[in-house]
Amino acid sequence: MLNFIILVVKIKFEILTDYLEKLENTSSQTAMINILSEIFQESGKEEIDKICYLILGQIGPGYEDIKLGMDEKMIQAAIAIAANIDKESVASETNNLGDIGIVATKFIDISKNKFKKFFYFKGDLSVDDIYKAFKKIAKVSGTGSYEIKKKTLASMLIEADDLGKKFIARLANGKMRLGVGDMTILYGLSVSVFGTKDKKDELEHAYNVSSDIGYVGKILFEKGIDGVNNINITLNRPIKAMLAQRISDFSQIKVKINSENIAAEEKYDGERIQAHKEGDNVKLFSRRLNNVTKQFPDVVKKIKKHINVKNIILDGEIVAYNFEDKKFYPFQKLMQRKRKYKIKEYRRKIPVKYIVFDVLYVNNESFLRKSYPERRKKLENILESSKYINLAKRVVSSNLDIIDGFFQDCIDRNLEGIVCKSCANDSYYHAGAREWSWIKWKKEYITNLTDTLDLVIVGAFPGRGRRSGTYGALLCAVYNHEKDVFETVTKIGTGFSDQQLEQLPSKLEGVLTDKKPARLELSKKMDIDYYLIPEYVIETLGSEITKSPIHTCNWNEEEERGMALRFPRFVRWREEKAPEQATTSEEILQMYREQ
DNA sequence: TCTGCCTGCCC
DNA sequence: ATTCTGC
DNA sequence: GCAGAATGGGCAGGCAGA
Repeated sequence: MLNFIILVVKIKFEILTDYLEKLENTSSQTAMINILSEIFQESGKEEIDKICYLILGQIGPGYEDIKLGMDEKMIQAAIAIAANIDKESVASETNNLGDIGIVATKFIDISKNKFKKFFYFKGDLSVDDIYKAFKKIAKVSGTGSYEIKKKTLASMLIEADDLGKKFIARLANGKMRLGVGDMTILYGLSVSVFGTKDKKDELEHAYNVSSDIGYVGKILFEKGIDGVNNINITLNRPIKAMLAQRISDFSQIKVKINSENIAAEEKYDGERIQAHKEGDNVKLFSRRLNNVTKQFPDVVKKIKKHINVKNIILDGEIVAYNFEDKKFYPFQKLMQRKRKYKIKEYRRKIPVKYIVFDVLYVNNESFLRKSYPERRKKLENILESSKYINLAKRVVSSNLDIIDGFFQDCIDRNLEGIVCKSCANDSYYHAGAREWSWIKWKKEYITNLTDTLDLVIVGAFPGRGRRSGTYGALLCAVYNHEKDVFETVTKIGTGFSDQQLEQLPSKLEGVLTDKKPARLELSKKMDIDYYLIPEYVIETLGSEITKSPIHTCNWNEEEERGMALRFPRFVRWREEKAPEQATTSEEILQMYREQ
């Protein structure tokens, strides 16, 4: 018998980072795909999976319960020990440069280094070394783990060259900022093996049902496209959820949706849950595919009881529900069930319903490529509606007035809105896709149903990435007429055009101040980078008012809660308004009571 | 043992 | 979650 | 229009340090 020594050539980390640098400096999608294709060819089947994860700033498939437990603050601490300087300098430079990777390269100078490496690498730093070190960071927990994570990262940062430092720090941050997402990777895989983008759809299907891009890459390299096409929906492995598109104007529904008949389902403000039942074994997965079974023993029980099919995959929403008043509880209440401890107690305190709206798999048969009406019909046959588990309520019509009536009714009953679904023959369940066969329509999209708020800018936060050098978000306040003070109600970081963002620093320069303005009421928990004298007013939009532990608007001492805006966004400047003409705390209180 | 900061994950 | 932008 | 990258409120839990 011969003994073969199998030499696995491990790719040097340097080679990967050269490619990453090229990707970062490329904006054309086609050019990026070609670069990715080169990387994949070089990596070969041994390391293709790791390379896919790393390019996306991940260290494994999303559904695996692997968390680094490390973010910007800890990365800064690691840079500080690797560079032998204080954390505060690293933090302030992160704010100035807006990129933790560049900060790492700038500060860490190996010749001046005094930090004794904690972790040694043999020979040239390889992709595998980096991958394993990050896995190690993810794995360690308990007392002293903070130190180990920090030192492991610091060791990597010291070992790598400048480019390496940049991407290691960004990897720890989970944001590579290359302009490459999972779809671009799929195109790259297709080009690397076939020379064309043609096989992307097949790869995407495999990805959407396996939820593991590294696995798809590996199968493609090992077994070819036939192997990829054999990847199918499997019980107990979560598949990517289908998402709904949005529109800005109700009449667009008819234009965008490709069917005469429209099914309008109630849209619930809860948690998207995919349920897998295999005999007596039930598993629940969140929208990001985390296993959340333990949080909802009540739902597991009801699924077992009311679904008389052996093997099945369902899609739906868990909502907190007050069975006495027959009303939905707010989302914030449901979130308290996102827990590891005191599950029994909270199961009583916060009862929930599982509202099912789709079926993806029944007894070894995939339902993904059956039409929505067919799937719904199957669901109606299978599910015996009961108190704790039911079908999503809906109307089906080709008449927009009827759909609108249903929507109004939903709004009156305090639901978020509706989801309109195509009833066409090809209205498949397109896992992972945000498609025009599902369209959401929420109350807040209707301008005259939602009040805009005029808020005073009282603070600012430095931007990251593409927002380097300008502000990333502004702290906004309402005016309390009675006390003549400004109370914070939200930060705003979206809705600005690039041009508006670019102009922010010069626009706000005149109101920058070192001290907290006297009339600003600030919570201890709010850490402001730049104080601004209350002067500028902006028009903003949000979906609702929530109770807030960090904002001081209508602060209640006993509850230790103020009020805040959910889903806030910038609309426009209100130059003509004085800060005292801004929306008042009183008005916010009124809005809170009315919703 | 308690508190506050940080992180991950829901929306 | 929402929003903007280059391709 | 897609795909990617900015950003929000707020919940529980993990860990360090007082």
